[in-house]
Amino acid sequence: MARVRMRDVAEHAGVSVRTVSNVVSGYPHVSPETRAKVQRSLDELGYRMDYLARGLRSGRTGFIALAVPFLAEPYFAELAQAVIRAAGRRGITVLVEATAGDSEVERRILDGGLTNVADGVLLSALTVPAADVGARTPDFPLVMLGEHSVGNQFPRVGIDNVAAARTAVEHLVEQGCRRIVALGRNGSENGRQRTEGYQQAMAAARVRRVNWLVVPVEDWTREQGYAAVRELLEGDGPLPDAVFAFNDALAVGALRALDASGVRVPEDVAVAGIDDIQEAAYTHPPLTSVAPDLDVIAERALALLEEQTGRSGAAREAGAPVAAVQEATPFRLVVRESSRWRSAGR
Amino acid sequence: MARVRMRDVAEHAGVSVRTVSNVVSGYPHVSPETRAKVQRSLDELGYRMDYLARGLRSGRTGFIALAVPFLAEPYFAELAQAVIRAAGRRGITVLVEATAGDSEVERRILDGGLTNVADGVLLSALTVPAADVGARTPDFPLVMLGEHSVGNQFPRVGIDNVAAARTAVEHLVEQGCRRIVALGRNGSENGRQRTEGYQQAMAAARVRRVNWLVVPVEDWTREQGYAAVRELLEGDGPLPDAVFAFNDALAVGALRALDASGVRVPEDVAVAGIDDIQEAAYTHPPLTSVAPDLDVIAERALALLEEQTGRSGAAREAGAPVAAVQEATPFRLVVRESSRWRSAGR
DNA sequence: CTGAAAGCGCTTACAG
DNA sequence: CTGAAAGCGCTTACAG
Repeated sequence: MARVRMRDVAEHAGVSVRTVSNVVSGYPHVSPETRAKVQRSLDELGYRMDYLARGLRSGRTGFIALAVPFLAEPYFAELAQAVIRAAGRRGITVLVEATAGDSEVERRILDGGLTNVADGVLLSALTVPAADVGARTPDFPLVMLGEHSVGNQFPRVGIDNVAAARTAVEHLVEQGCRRIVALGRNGSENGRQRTEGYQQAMAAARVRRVNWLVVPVEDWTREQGYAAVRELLEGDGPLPDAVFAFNDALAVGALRALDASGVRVPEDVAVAGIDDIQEAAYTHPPLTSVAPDLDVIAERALALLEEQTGRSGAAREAGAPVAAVQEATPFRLVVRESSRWRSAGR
Repeated sequence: MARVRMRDVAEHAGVSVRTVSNVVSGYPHVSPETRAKVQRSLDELGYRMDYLARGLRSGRTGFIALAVPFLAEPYFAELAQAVIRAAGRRGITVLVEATAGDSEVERRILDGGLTNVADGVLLSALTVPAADVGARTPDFPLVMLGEHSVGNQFPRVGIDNVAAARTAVEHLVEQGCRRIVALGRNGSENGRQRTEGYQQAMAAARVRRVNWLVVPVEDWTREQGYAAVRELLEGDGPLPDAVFAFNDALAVGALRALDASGVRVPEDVAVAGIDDIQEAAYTHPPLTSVAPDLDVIAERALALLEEQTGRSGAAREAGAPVAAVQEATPFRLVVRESSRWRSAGR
């Protein structure tokens, strides 16, 4: 049984392919009788659109590409799920690419590597340095997601990292913690911003400098969170009052390291993270975290993409630059047991 | 700057598009000089293949589709990551779809909904009942992944669920556990198979029937694992010796419920799961689990897909059915602290 | 409101 | 080893 094309449907219904196309695409100006007749043939023959052909001809494929560093990292998996869900509501299919945080791959994407196959690109970049991108402006719809801003020439949606970090640290300070370890500083923009938020909160609380502790970490994974905290505990300094991890994966690793060393959480050391991944509600003890609203991020990102798609090529070539909106989405602090310092056990 | 087509490259290099196509696609019979000349033009003009056009013409798109129920479930996220990695090695791009475990969506995929956009489909089905599919054979390359077999007419790759469950339970029995709760039975094929493995191990160990406990659960999530174990603990029966969860998400929920009720793991109750998700090494205590080799699953699935793609349409229409290989991939038991029953605390 | 026809950017027999 | 040309299945001005 060969594939059913529009031409077959047209013959079957006794109309031209133009009319079939009109019916399929929902073009309004088709007489009701014709529409019904065509629809019957469509159903009877089991017509299925060839999206490739449509994409080739119309220039729109109905796909968007989503590139994240690692799909197996809970935060990115949950983000991808949110994007797929939001895209589904708009009849858009998502093509997922895993960049492995490789700046070469990320640059290739910024250079338009996914362009002809996707109407737009959502990139959650991890590493590509702003300098590499220079003043280049993409000639295709692109929205950066959260993690990394790569300068400000691209539209971007995500939480305000400085504010999110500040919120977490303010909470720990309110619990009475002073000696607070910031876990996760690395070379990334995001790392800088979360460090900045930590510093703002510490300064605002007038915490003495000797209690400011920034522990660098290469990747924000459970493994490295574990390793960094193990090392910290092996040192001869006093225990910190709290660990503020730059994401929940690090916090999970930190919890495991504290547990393995017999340090009690939250009685001895409080812990808080960022992301509020699903796992956070099931750690021991349950983890306090700053929760971004992934559905809002996904919705806004798709809306910004559509705005760009809407602009005619002419308008863009005429030099009207896309306003590189930097959109901050809402977040909230989810307080769980891991941060109830000294209130639980004493 | 308009898009660079093969035609532009051909003009620039002074050859026909045929020759450009030959060079781009790596066709071997091109003279070295011509190849070099074309390559120079390719680089100079910054040519990028239009995959849509190629797909339309050649019938092969270079995409495969991967459909999983929920991308945010760790197991599926890790599986997707493995598939993307394996596909990347073959120059194949993966289109990820989330079915939400909706049998309607799964059936649509089995009916070929993703066909014209992907050269092959990898489906990790959750719910679609075998009866719905009937004796139908897909007219496109399809491989089922792990979870659900939907009869045996489709090739399938994944671990032997019966054996995996039996292995986990045998391990718990070896620790001295007798009263072992099987957590997760539901209507799925997978659920039946893991129940079967549990029963085989219990029977082989001659555990008295009164100690066989099967707790049904709708979805294999942390939430439902937590709820089911809370309920179990509120009953007036004696504590079980162990909980064998049908996947790690359930086990994570179980651990949290036991912890919340003050039951010690592994001293009072041992726990084991299946999947060995990354989270398993970071639970409290670290979780014993059966680890499938996701890289092997991904590799084998892609190989089976390629085998099917290789068959000419003619051969398939001639009625030579694709052998519906049921391929069992290796797994191993990863023993961690959660199953060291009574050895730790006494 | 509908038809006939061009063309999106490729690949691939068919010649030579 | 390379060229000229047809055609994959659609959409969309252009007519009428």
